[in-house]
Amino acid sequence: MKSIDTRGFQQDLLGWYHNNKRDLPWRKDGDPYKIWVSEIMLQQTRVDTVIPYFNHFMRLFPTIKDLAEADEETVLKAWEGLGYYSRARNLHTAVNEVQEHYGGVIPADPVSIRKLKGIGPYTAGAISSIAFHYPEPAVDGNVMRVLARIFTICDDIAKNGARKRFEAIVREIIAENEAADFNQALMELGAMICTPRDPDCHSCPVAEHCYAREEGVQAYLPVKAKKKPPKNVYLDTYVVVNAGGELLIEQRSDTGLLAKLWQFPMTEKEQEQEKLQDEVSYVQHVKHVFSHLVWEMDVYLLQIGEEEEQAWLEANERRKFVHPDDLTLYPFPVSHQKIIDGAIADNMN
DNA sequence: TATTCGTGGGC
DNA sequence: TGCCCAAGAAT
Repeated sequence: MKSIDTRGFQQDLLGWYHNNKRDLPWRKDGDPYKIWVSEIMLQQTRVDTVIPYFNHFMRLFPTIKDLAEADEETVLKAWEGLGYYSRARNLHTAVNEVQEHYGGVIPADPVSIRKLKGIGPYTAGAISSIAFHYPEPAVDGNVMRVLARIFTICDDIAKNGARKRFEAIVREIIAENEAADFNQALMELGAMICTPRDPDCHSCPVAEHCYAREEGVQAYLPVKAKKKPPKNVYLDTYVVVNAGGELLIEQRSDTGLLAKLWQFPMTEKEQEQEKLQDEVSYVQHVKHVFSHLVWEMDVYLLQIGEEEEQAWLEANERRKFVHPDDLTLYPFPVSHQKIIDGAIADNMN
């Protein structure tokens, strides 16, 4: 391990952060609840994407108590479009844990924080340091990238065990009395200056401490293995309309992909097939790309009579007919938004 | 340890 | 366009 001037590094980093930190809604006060919510939303999600969701979320659920007492479906609706929906369900579970076990007050120690649902090593460190000023590491992708360059570390940061080495480094170089700013400064630097592609070394406040810069290898760090390509899934999707003009929707499984969100009935097919013909009219093809799979959806419109309603409902306990205007009450995945738009447009005819 | 969890933006 | 990426956690 190469060594740096730790005190000089801290001063240069903290000085830059003081003058350049972004004015973000969760930085306006030190409310641990706001910091918690923001950290969950920010997992694998950009700041610009999170800001409107955070502001809306705080109007709906201003306090832990408000969030704990809300229906899970209401929380999921507030999360609609943000992705990784288990974050919303786990956060809802965790705030109820705080209500029951901690009298509604977020525990201040890192060990207790880490035990809450949906809070892993990074988020525990982030809340502990930012909200409660413990000198704990908060190692995310930014921090691994920055430190890989500062110390020319060639470990594959895509590997699961990589984080621990960086946590050990942070424990050595963290500004003990300014842990909140130090951790945020490392992340801010990674987001604004020490970016994945084309890092702006000329503007970097800690360039003189950076071995990658000195050796001219910043473009080759960090090392990160490529992930395998997504798998294709072929689906028939049915917009079923009854005699009353209502649409058939169903709630997805309590676990797995898009858990507990709503959708139009879908059936998976072995592979890409000929379009269906009788009884149904083909509407559109919708392609939706997830992290690890791709949905190829053939969407069909199906008008049914009263006698057919029961059969469609009995095929799945989690189905119901709803008026088109009421679709906005349910959390749908983004993959279904354009189907909804089309379905409502069709219903106007 | 590797895979499963979304989505939108940038080039 | 296709690919990479973003303040990760759960399994």
